Amino acid sequence: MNKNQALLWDHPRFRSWIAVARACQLMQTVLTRELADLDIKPPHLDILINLYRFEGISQQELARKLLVGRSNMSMTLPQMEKRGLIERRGDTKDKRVLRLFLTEEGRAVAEEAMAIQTGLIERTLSSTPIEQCHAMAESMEKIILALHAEMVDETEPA
Amino acid sequence: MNKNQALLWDHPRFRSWIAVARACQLMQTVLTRELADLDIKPPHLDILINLYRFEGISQQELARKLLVGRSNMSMTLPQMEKRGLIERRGDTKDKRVLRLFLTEEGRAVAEEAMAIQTGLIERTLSSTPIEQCHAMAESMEKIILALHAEMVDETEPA
DNA sequence: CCAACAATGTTCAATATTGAACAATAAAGT
DNA sequence: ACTTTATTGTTCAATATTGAACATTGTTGG
Repeated sequence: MNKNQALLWDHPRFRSWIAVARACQLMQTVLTRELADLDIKPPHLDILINLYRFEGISQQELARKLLVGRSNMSMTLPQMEKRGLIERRGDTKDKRVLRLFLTEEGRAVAEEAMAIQTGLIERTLSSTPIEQCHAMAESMEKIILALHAEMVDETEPA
Repeated sequence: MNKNQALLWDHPRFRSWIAVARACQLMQTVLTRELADLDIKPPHLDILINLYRFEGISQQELARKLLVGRSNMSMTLPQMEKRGLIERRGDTKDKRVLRLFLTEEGRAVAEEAMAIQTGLIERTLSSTPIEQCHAMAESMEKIILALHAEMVDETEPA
């Protein structure tokens, strides 16, 4: 059954993607360590970045942006609220939705954490020329579109 | 405090990496769905692939390759053994290590799962030319090296 | 207006992942 | 030989993540 094995490792796109996945996983690991000083983890940073950028976003929208379930937000956000990083205010028009905001401290932590992440990325991508970075990003955008197409395929195969 | 925000989103490498991370996360999500038919998840596939390629590997080595803790393997592998996908045999020379092998069924499941993953990757990367894939992989390898350097930096700052 | 449906957030049980402490075995230093 | 140190795997408690079931609120169609 070496036929299959040969088929697998010969696929250049497969090998390429494995490298991408590996780099992502490593980046996550290292980022986790560097964020430990601020006592937050990558998921928290993702939330902080989104609240920094999209003030007053709802839990639902945030979950969609982060590609996680609503229940995840229901578990995580109250913790961050208790830690004084964020604030949740009920929408006046729609009593179902909770709108999310950074506190003063949350904004400060967000800025420190973003500086750490940016620094890490700058350091580790420094050997990759800017044009290559742009080409990569362009490819990734196409891949993201293709994956979204896959997702609706799965949901509605009719 | 928009200065920091501008600094952040102006960094082209930062934006590029965000796209990479997002694509990876989406790929993981879609792969999880497609593997559901075989009743396995991406972590199991990673294990199967490595046992397929490196027969008789130890738990320690496997954990290192997968970038997870040893305890993770101690929790996951017995499950897969009970499901009849893998087998663990004690090393005769060194009584501490357990060597890992695929069973017949494990090999079959591995091949099906790899076919699914390869298909997904082929489909979603089809719009990216082979040369660009190779260039990407090359960049990722450099990034992986840089990240390994970061990790030892953290561990031994002396 | 009212009934059916949709959207938002919460809860809960199941599963995953991690790091620290531990037991058994091996290797090294004396 | 023997004490110390390192390596391998396990256990356990803490934390994260998910999907399904649910309650509340909003929207739509009669």
